[in-house]
Formats: sequence, C-alpha cells, structure tokens
Amino acid sequence: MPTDQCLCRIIHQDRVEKAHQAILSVQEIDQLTLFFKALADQSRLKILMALKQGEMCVCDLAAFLGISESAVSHQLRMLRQMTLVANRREGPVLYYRLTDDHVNQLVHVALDHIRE
Amino acid sequence: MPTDQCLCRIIHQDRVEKAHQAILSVQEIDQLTLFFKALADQSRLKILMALKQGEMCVCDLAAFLGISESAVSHQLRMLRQMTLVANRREGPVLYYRLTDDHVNQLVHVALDHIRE
DNA sequence: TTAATATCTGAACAGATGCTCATATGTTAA
DNA sequence: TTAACATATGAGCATCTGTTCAGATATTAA
Repeated sequence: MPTDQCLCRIIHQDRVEKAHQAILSVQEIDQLTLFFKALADQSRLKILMALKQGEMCVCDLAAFLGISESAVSHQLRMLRQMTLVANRREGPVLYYRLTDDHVNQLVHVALDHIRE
Repeated sequence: MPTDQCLCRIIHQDRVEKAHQAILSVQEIDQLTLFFKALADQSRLKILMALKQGEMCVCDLAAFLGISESAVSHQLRMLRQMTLVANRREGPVLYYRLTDDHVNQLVHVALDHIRE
C-alpha cells in the first residue's frame, strides 16, 4: 500500500547539510533565476545579439525579428528590468543598447560549452 | 481605420542588415536558448549549486530541494542533455557531478551583474 | 528467482510565458 | 490644439513547463 508521507530518503546527510550551508540566499537564487530566464528565449537572445552590433530602435528590432513592435517592447521591458539593456531618447525614437559586457561574456562561455 | 497589413517600419535598414549578417546561425541560437533555459529554473539552479560542493545522489538532491525524487530525476535528465552534469554508478546509486567549470563561470558573471 | 532499493519515464494537470490586439502615453510638427 | 509617429501597457489566449502520480527499469542480496 502506498503511503502519503514524504518518501524522501537521505543517503548522505552530511552532503545535504554541506549543500545547505553553501547555497546562496533565497533572494540571490531568485535573482539568478530571473536573470537566466531573461536569456532563455529566442526573441530576447536575438535582441541582445543584434544590439551587440550597435544601438537599434524598436522598429528596427521588430523588423529584424519579424515580430510585432508590441512584442519587442514587451521583451525590452523585461531586459530593462534585468538591466541588460538601456535606452536613450532622440525625439520620439528610443535607441536601445547593451548596458554592459556581461551578456557578451555569458554568451561566450555558453558557446564554449555548446561547441565543446 | 486600422489596417490588417504588417505595420513593421524600418527606420534604419542598414542596422537591420548588419544585425542579420552578424547573428549566429539558427542552430546556435536554438542551442544557446536551450542552454540558458537549463539554468533558468530554481530547482535546476539549486541542483547545480549543490553539486558545486561535490557529487550527490538523487535521494540527496531530493532531500536538499524538498521535492520528489521523480522531479529531481526529470530535471537531471535535462541537465544531462545539456551536458551540464554527468554521473557515475556505484551499485544501484547514481552519483551526479558537474561536467565542467562552465556553470561556475556563468554564475560568477551573473552574480557580478546582479550585485552590480 | 524473489524482494528491496535506487532511479527513470510517461501521462496529466496547474501555473507560467510570449504573442497579438486594442488602447494609452509621449514626442514633434503644423 | 490637432495630427502623426514611436513606444508602452493591459487583457486575453494558446503554448510551454515543472510538478506529482503511477508504473517501468536496473542493480543487489537473499
């Protein structure tokens, strides 16, 4: 007969405790997850790769990606919240750019891993 | 009256073309996205952080995360497919470990970004 | 072989996600 | 102010995702 109790067994109690002690804070794990989520989407990743070439406006990005300007704007919002991109206004046009070099560093390491 | 046509305007044709030329291949964008997706989940990220301390079996990880062994197994499968983790068998127990240092490098850069 | 343990796998379901559509905001020029 | 353009935002919806549950596979010992 199956039980409704927690079935978790622990083979190596010491290792579990060691992991608990070494783990980052809940807040940092949460922030890290949100950060990687920002990179874990084709549209957002393409936006970041495009901006690597220089600043672009929302219209340009929409044309580049082949999706609506609204969709791009939604994604840029998330990238802004993660401070991955920043913008400057020139009249009615907003020019987006990469905030810093972190994205490039991350993509570089990731490509290293993928290309083995 | 609204139109059903594509409303995409292109302000800077040259920049869009430049981005198209510089963008990675479809396959690499796809792989990169899958790779970052693997990091973009609390459970998987915690597994990777735990394994940073040394190898652990599925039971240990389930206890550490507070989720079922089945759930851990599903996540480990994804991490294996991304070659982020590897395992070795010792009798009926599978010990998982980080495949290489790439995860640590990525987390380091990400934390740098988050902590500003 | 049989029983016990450790892990894996497929189905199903709740919650998250990314898009489109309609609309709102903000800027510039007339 | 009004009109036109560029971008942002909220709602709604189809799809994706992570979990649990039930059952399968694999190893070891009796």
